[in-house]
Amino acid sequence: MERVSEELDLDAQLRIAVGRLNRRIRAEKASDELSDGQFSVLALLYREGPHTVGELAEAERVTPPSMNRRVNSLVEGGYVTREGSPDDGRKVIVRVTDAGAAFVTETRRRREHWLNKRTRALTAAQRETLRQASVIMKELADS
Amino acid sequence: MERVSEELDLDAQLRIAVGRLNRRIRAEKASDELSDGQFSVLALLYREGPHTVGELAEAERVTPPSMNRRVNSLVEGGYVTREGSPDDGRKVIVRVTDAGAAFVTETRRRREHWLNKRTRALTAAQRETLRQASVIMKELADS
DNA sequence: CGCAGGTAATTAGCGTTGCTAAGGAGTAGC
DNA sequence: GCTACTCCTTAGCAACGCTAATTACCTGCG
Repeated sequence: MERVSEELDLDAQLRIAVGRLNRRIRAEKASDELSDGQFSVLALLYREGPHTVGELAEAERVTPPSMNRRVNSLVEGGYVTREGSPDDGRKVIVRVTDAGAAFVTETRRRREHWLNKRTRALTAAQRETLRQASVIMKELADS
Repeated sequence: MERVSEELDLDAQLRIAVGRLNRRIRAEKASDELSDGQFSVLALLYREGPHTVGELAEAERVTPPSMNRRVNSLVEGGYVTREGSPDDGRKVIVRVTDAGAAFVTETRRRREHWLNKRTRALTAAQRETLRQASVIMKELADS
């Protein structure tokens, strides 16, 4: 692993690191009530307010049927509601319920997660690197 | 996004960034012949030589049955071979074939991948940040 | 008006990949 | 040589993504 950190391997390194860390985060999540994708949708709705199914699909970069399934699960769990759009009957607006909002805040509060614990053990400089990298990675993902 | 990059949110930011980038990388992969996980195993075998199924499972952090399935796919595709261990009949040694090795090098060569293109467009400082972050993220994942 | 064509959501059905549980073959120790 | 353990494999299940097809609705043009 010594000479591997050459310029040319940034690609491979980043890909592997992102893949592993992502899997590890998923494996260590605190609550089993919602999947990663479901919680992601719930958090988005909580953060940015009601959205249509199509908007959610686009935001999460999944197809409408996939998003529809996620929304179904959330509705069944009582985390969100579906309501028809007043001005366009084709559209369906998804809105967080009080229970859903509570779940988001509650989940955040009890996040003595694996990741949290680990990042706390890092140096300030390492955390800063990760923070900057997060911004760059998001830009990469959204570009 | 201004005040969001506070200490407390590193967690959430990193998690989201890793999730999104991981999905995006997977979506944009060049070759459809092998899945991400299958290629990961193939590359490991190419890089580090023959391993048993159990070793591969541990290295990739999946269960033995899951690894067994990956190996099956690779054997069917002619990328690797299965052979009994000479000294322990229970073990099965997985070894890259010439075709498998060629696929790894060929895949690397034709990697004008999405990620590669994007990272090339970054500044040197940004690449350096990502490189350092990759190391830290791997440590996090492996800890 | 009324129908043709487009858009949004949904349903149906498939493939991949992970897991747990259980089975089969081989090894090791008493 | 029998018991217990290890390693791989098979069987069956669940999650989640996708494409294709269906339903409901809107829009515009004859």
